[in-house]
Amino acid sequence: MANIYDVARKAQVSTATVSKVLSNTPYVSDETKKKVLNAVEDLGYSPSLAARSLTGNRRFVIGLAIPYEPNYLFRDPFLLEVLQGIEEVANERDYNLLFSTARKTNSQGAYNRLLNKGYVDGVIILETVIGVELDEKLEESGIPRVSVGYALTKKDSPYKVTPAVHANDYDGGLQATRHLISLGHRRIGVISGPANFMTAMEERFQGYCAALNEAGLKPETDLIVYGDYTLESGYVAAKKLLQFSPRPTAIFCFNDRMAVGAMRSARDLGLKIPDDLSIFGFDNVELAQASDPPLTTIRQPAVQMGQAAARKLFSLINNEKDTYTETILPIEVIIRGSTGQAPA
Amino acid sequence: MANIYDVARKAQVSTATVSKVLSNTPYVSDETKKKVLNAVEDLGYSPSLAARSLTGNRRFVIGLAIPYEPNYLFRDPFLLEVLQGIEEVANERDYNLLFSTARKTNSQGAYNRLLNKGYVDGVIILETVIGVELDEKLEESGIPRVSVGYALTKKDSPYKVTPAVHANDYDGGLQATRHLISLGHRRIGVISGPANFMTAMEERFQGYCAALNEAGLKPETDLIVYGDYTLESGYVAAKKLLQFSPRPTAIFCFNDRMAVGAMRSARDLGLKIPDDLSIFGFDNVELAQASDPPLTTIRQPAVQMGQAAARKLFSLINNEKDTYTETILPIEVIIRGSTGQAPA
DNA sequence: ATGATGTAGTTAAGCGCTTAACTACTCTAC
DNA sequence: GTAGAGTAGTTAAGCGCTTAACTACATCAT
Repeated sequence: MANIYDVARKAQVSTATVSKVLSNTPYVSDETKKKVLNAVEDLGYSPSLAARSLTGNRRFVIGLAIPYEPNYLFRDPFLLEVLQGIEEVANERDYNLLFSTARKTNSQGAYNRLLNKGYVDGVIILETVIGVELDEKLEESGIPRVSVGYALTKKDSPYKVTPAVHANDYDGGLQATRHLISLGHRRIGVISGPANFMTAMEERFQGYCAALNEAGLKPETDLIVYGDYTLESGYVAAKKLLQFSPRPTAIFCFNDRMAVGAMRSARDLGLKIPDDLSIFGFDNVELAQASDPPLTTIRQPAVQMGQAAARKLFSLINNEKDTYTETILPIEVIIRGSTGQAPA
Repeated sequence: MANIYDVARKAQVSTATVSKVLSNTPYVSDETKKKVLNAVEDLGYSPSLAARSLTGNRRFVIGLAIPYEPNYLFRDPFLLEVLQGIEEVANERDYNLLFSTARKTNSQGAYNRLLNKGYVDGVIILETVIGVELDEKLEESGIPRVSVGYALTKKDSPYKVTPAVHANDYDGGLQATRHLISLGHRRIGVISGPANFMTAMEERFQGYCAALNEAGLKPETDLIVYGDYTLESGYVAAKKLLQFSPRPTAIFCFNDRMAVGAMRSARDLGLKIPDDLSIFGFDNVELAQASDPPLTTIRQPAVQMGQAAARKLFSLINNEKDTYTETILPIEVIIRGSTGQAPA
């Protein structure tokens, strides 16, 4: 591998000049620039990341903290679209993405690398419970970070609020529930994700409650059940909901995978969708259009969320002013065939 | 951040000794070892990756070359499970994963980083067309690499064969087609992935042909159409297939997403599955169980493939003998509701 | 003519580690 | 008693870059 000395020799300049050309520092003549660039081209030179990191203050790597159990993550199409958005922006800026999944068996190793200054220039946290702890540590180390999800820092923490990017989950919950109510539904079950810190779930739930209130309805605890985002858990949760009598006439699931599970549950019980039961999802993943009937759902702009998070992180890294610490992206209601008029 | 000098000072030894302790080099007394380890603990020291890479010969990073168009990749659940397997093994060994998606607009930048010696210790190539070129470059640079898929190196190339890991696609094609034939199907359409170098597609197709031959049937070019792995493309491709008369009574799709698309196509034409038309998928992603009727498919051991690829790469990196350059993992036929007796 | 300013380039230190080469001591074996 | 081997530790060079500090001109207002 050619190094900077080879380039300098070939271009008949000093290594400092090469470095300057490559980093677009001013005060280099066009002629010299050309010489250097030619030498770079000829030698197929590309600077060593290691040396660069060692010297400078940039590492050209941003860390991805994925606290999800790997089983969830790697099967959740929504998260993947977020990743795609992040990747696009990082790629544009010649940054690399470092994966880190915190697994229970090895939560230190993987995360410590993110926390180790000199390893990454910033971190994007894919929201969840474990995130809080990581977030505080990042705050301590002064490593810029952005959370895709809600500001994680604990209430009453002395730290500033985490910069965050998320969809308008409250509005999603609100619109979805309003839609169901407008169709005449009065008993609307909810299948939420895990109950703990997941604020997205809370927000959706708040939206749900608000819509009920508008209609003079009250949330009933019996109608709120929990899954773990998987299709199977949706199946089980719906089974539970559909036992109650009077049966709910609609189920609002806080992600599409659980919604599809719920549809199967309904089918097993001989219920027709949407005639006997309406199902509303959340996320609008590919699964949603593929199901039968296609799923009514809330679209989160996943790719854009990833992009926004990455951009925000870069502006933090570059110390640009980032007035908004919280970016909220609009959702979109997508009505398909899984919701319909409430049965009489 | 504490560095190795801080640790050395605190432990009252030289930095060389610290380094030796940390890399488990022999000839360090237990007492010294303890002193060093304590100092490391106290200071929360963890070595700088950059410095390590610069000096030593290990980078603790393996590159992931993902030549897929990001739209495909980030929505392909199968590939993601492979990633999960890779991640597990890498994590065990304290390695980091570096993402690189070669996008058309920027195929150099991202890939050059993988090719740049001193950047990664090895590369896992997620099979596809563009892979061939990359593969040869890696061969030239002497960077160990493993392909998840088929040996990519061009025929007649002077290079050795690429170490590869893949499922037994031939057997998958064979078993699937045999199953359909045993149900009485004689006109069996195929929706394949893109036609070019994708050897997995070729292998599946060969298996398909072999099964036809066994039954005294011949592949008909009319019955072979191509999609691009997406649901939509499966929809379009099936529409094309179902125009022919006599209509095929079964369609074998080379991935599940296209199979689900095909199912929707059939539904739109008023065909009942499996009564009027049988659909066979490939991969067994979550979508397959979620569809209605659930999809008969071939399971590829995706996670295990990822693990196997990562292990193989590590054994190459460590110069362990790796007798098998090709690892073939068994597939499994999963019969669900989308296939049935051929109509009379 | 003089100093201030702007432009173009160089020199050399240093980032934090690893490792070859070295010192120094203690055993062992003959 | 001494060469040789084994053990425990140190010294210092060097990996490939960036950047502060510097030199050397050219330009220009005073």
